[in-house]
Amino acid sequence: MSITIKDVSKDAAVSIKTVSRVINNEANVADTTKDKVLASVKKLGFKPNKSAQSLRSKKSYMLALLYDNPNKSYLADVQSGIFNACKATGYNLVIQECDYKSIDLNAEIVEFVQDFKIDGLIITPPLSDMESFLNHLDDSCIEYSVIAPSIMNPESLYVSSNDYEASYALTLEIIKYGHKDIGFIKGHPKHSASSLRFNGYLDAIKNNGIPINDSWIKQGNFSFKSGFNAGVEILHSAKIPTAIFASNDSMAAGIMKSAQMKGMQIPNDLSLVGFDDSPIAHQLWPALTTVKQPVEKMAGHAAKILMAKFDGLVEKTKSKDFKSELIIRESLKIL
Amino acid sequence: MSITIKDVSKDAAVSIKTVSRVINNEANVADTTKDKVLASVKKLGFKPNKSAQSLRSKKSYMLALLYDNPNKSYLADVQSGIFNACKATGYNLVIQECDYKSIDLNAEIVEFVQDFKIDGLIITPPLSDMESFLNHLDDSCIEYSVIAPSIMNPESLYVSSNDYEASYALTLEIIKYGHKDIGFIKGHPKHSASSLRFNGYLDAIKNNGIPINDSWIKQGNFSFKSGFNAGVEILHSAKIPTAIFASNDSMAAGIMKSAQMKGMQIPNDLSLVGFDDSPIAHQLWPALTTVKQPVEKMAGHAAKILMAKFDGLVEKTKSKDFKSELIIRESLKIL
DNA sequence: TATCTGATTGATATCGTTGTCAAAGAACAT
DNA sequence: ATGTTCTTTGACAACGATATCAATCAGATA
Repeated sequence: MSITIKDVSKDAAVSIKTVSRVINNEANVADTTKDKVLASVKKLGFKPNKSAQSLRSKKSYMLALLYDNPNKSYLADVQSGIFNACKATGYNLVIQECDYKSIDLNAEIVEFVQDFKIDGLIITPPLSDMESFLNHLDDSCIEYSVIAPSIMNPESLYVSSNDYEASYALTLEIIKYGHKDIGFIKGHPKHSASSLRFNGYLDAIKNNGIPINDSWIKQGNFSFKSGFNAGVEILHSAKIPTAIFASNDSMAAGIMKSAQMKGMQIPNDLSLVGFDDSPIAHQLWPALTTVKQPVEKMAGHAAKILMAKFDGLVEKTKSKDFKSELIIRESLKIL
Repeated sequence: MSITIKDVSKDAAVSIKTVSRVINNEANVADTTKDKVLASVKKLGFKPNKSAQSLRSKKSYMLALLYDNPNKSYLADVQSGIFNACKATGYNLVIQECDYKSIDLNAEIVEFVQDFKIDGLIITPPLSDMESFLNHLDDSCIEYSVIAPSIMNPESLYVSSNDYEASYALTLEIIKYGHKDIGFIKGHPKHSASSLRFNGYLDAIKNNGIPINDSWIKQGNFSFKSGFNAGVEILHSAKIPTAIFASNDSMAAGIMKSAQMKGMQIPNDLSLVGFDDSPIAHQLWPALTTVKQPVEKMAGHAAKILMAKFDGLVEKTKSKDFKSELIIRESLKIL
């Protein structure tokens, strides 16, 4: 019914092993033989049977995306980026949700990888920041590629963005707009992006001789709710800032809601900026000034370097740092 | 290295075929034998090799989710529902984005299914509404399960929700709040949910003797932008309604933004309701009155009935209609 | 007792690839 | 001519499951 390597070998008048060599691009096949085989492959429309390949070669041609991040928009972008990269190479993508707080995380993931014979993992924050977890993967000889790791080990595969620089630049922009009283909502404590963004803010503030007001700096966790709560706290304090920098757009949206519920007008009574350029950033009124990260591209690259490693091509496509882009919208006002 | 069926057969002192029978729950295995085998399976921690199973049995143990719907939140919910259902049975989920407008859609999908030996498809709107596409799948002997189909063929596998009734009920609620001038933004013309929701609105209006004003009824496509544009149009007309019912929350958010940009206050100057209970519905101020659909559960059930069919269990888990729930929030005001 | 029937079991072929290893052929040095 | 080395090729085993079909074993029937 389906065309097999045997049919091709018959058509090309060579052995099945030679066909196998050709489709796997192995060395030491005469050019004339190779051409003959490729012609037959094309003529018959042969496509290797994945199950047979993976049974024999112990490779599954499957990548898994590991995540513990309920931000749907981020996840969808990551997924879409990986998906497109996989399409080109014939790999499949499996999604695996997991709990970074689980005590058995290490064992669970190793079991998952072994059960499904996953070829490699793509790891997103906050898992990407858990050094002991990554070490355990190394020990278990599991291949992986990390998105936004806290430690950029040149030996390992990763993609990152310039969170610190972008945050510094955005803070500078706020200052340029005339603000001196600038609050900050930190992100999830386990995400390395959180501290990078916070440090970018801190340094920009300090370098411009602005004193730091601790009561305007709140801990959030990237969720809308945490932003909302932080907003309520800050806006009920004796003196409120003229601008607030939230570590992501969801939290900025939360602050905006808390301000509007208090009858405050954004940006007249309070300027607001976010980070990530999530869909909500431009769906709000006023729309959020924010930083756009090429999340989809980053994720695609993470998948590419991982697959390249399987084929021993690491040298060609290496880990890479991606640049973010400042997006100025209405939520930030000149004071 | 890994435990195989052979190891189990040795340990249990039976043939490999008997082990195979036990793990596949085949009939005609003596209870004592079965227990013996199961004990060995447990003791050795045996897990069947998927590649070998699929090579021999021609099944891939993979479902594919077909979608052409850029609404990330909906997609994430669907995915998560299917994912959980798959987890329980050991199936894998593959995501396949496609273009419902593509001329070659039929051929592309059949090829995809055959290439990857996908066992079955889960089909979301608007693909679920394309009768010719579904017929083509039938002709090609491809198994599938449909989420929210326009035609509920009792022969086929599907899950649906009570869009019409929920829309009728929501419209009734608006009327109960004292509104008579009620605009409506239609959804994507190719989604059957669009006409169901529209008809629910229309019938509720008619049954309450309220005249219909065509200039308050606009065509949208479920996107934020289409809602925004519709809002701009309606709110610039000579007479504006006191309430607008948008067929989903994204469009309602678009309308809200257009109103706020005009300096209008929601709900004082305009009441607004949406549909779906997307995250944005409660992240806005005022939060949207809307209808919550159990999307995740629906998707999970779609996966379950599909997998059940492979095992010849269709009778037990049938197609099902899910109920939605009205969620009253601040965006709807008593007139 | 002999035969039949249905349930239970196992030996072996098979799925479609890749891996092993040896053989054949080409090229070159002795 | 012979040996050596390297390239190219193919026969056959192997991966780990399921499928086929015949053998065995009870219990029932004649």
